[in-house]
Amino acid sequence: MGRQPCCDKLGVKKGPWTGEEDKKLMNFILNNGQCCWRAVPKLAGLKRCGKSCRLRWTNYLRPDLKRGLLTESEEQLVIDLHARLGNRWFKIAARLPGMTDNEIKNHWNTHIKKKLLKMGIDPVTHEPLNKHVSFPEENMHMPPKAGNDVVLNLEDNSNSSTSLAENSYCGESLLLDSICSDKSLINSLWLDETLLNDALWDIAPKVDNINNNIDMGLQPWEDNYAWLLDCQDFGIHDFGINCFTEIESNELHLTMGVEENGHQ
DNA sequence: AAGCTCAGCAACCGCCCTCCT
DNA sequence: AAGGAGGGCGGTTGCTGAGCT
Repeated sequence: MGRQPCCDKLGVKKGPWTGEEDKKLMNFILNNGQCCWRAVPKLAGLKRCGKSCRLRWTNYLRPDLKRGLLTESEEQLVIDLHARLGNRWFKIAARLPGMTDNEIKNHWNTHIKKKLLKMGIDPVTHEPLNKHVSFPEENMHMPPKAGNDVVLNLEDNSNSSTSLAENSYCGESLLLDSICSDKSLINSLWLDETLLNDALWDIAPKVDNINNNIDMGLQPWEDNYAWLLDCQDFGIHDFGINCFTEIESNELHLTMGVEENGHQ
């Protein structure tokens, strides 16, 4: 017997999300947290499939997303991780705070893939397409191919961060430098552990945003929808990551407190 | 100005994995 | 142990806008 569809196909809306739908979904998630996705559309008053809601939330509405193009160093990191992890976009995305797997996947297919092909590198194997091809000097900062030092070192847990630092082909890369200086992040890279995004957010400097928000006289979420949408356009880092997680957890605590009190 | 082509990206589809009964 | 349900992930599609003829 085949599986049931994830949602009732009848009456389920498809296609681009409207602002109204986004608002409903954001309101619901921020007030109730991420619970059973199957139930979300009903509870949030949306004529959407639960899966579609989850996708919309994780790829677009999540307030901790950093939107915009990848920097040179981030792109380099993606190439590196892809050489090691393959098309495991979720795992790659886990190493790039604020990026989604979909975003990285799209960027890979539209930009990086072409870039590598242009440079004579097979984007799948990371091997030269033609072994005799000589690389122009401008591409000398590209990562060694699979099997070369850096990739081997990536597999070698014992060499730890110093290997990467010593073999860094991307000296000007501030991102890599900052990552290399972070032990927990480096360990996760070596050990192929999927870091929870939440853990990554903790790396960012703490900001006392709840208090700041109050001090700044900011309105509750319901009254600040436009402001939050603006954050998506400018990038979360422009505002300080933790303000959102704290707002969210605060909301959750309030909600849970209400529920717990209700159950007592 | 209109039509065509192509790149970029949001969203969907379907398989797979995990958890629960 | 087996099967169902739900969620996660990667591949693919299709829409949109920019650039070109």
